[in-house]
Amino acid sequence: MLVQTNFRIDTTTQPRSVQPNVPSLVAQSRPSVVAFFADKAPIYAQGAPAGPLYLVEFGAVRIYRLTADGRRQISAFHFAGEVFGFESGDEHQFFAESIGGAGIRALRPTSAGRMAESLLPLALRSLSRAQQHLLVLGRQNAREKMAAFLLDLSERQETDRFIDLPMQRNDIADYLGLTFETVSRILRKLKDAETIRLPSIKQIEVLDFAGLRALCK
Amino acid sequence: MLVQTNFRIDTTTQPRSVQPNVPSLVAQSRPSVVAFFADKAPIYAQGAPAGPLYLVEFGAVRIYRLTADGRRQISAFHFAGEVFGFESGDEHQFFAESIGGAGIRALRPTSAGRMAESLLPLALRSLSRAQQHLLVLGRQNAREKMAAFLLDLSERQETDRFIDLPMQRNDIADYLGLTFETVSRILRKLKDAETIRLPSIKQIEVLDFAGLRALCK
DNA sequence: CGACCTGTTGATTCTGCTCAATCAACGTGG
DNA sequence: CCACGTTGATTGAGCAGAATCAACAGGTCG
Repeated sequence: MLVQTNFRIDTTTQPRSVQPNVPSLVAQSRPSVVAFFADKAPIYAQGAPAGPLYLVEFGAVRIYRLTADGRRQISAFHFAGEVFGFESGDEHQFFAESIGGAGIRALRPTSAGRMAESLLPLALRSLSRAQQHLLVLGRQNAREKMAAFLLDLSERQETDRFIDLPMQRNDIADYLGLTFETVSRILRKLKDAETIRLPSIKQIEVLDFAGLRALCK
Repeated sequence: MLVQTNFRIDTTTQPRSVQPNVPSLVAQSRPSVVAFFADKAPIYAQGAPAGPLYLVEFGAVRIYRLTADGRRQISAFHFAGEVFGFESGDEHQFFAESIGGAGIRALRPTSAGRMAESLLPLALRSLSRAQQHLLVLGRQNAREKMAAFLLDLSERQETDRFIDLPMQRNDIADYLGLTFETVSRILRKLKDAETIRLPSIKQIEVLDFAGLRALCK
């Protein structure tokens, strides 16, 4: 469900932390409009030919893979200001879907250009994030995984103690290699320990950052 | 324990599958000798300033991280013909160590050059491998993890049914997010099921590739 | 209002971890 | 050459953490 819009994002409402090199990358790309993807709308699918990169203008995106028997691993979430869609071959290895509605700008290189120089730092950042995630998935227990996840979100959203959770429990579970029941239970325990509060279902208030950090690092 | 040698690798004994772009990357680098790193010798450490990339000429290398309490996650093994050492910042985020002795060539760019164009495909390959590994760590059980690991090794070493295991059980465990006891037990079960044979402690013969593939994909 | 979806909570099961003993391979020194 | 220590691998017993199965609550949207 792809809806083309001519809606241009006001640059003064840009996300808090634009990734480095993103501006120069946009400058080197052909002009493009922001496409709006409704909740759960696919941006690309595994097996589809890979082409442009994508810049999240607003909203959130999940990148995932499925096993043959339907288990899902979300490899990354992307928020406003972040670029995704890197592929090593000419086919997408992943699915990308909007979470709760997202504005996406496709970035297609103007010419051969010096695009690689802008791309490399972004690709390396993605690599670094994936590698950090490996440590979490391979060597942390459920509580530590959740703490790492919350701290990561908190750093990317610079909204102090309050963390937005645009994704649902199931998504968090598939990102952390848990079940949604376990996610729910761990949040409950963190709440009981007064490490966090749960003002609403999609928002978390961190009461004890030190406690969270002690859990995961 | 770094031993500089003037030993030059005969290119006719190059590894079976040289990664694409590696030759052009070497051509763009300053000439360098192959350094030999004895078993367990560090090639670089977490926190050390990041500089050159490294090409494995022979032997194997493990890349890993430690948690505060000493748990280890190996994010990758690298074999002859592969390049490692990508970093997104100016400090290494990982440790790199030789496994059972390895010859390593440092690759330092000659000038600014068009290095990024050669690097990007390699970085993307690393990213793709890390993402595949995320699926294994997050959503596969012990038997499936081992099957995925064996198939991966088998594809990288094109030695038909026989797989070399230069690393020890502990390394495999820390790569797959298991304990070494579990690694040992799973290998035993695969042997009992006549999916593999264990001719020696560092070699595996695959008897049933289809069976392995059915386990992990 | 009712159907559906998402989230929470409880009971039970089971996979893989922990702790522990044993064994094989290897190197060293008497 | 053999006794001894060390390191890595295997195997067993018991346990714990997270998964599974199940019931139910709250919200949303037609």
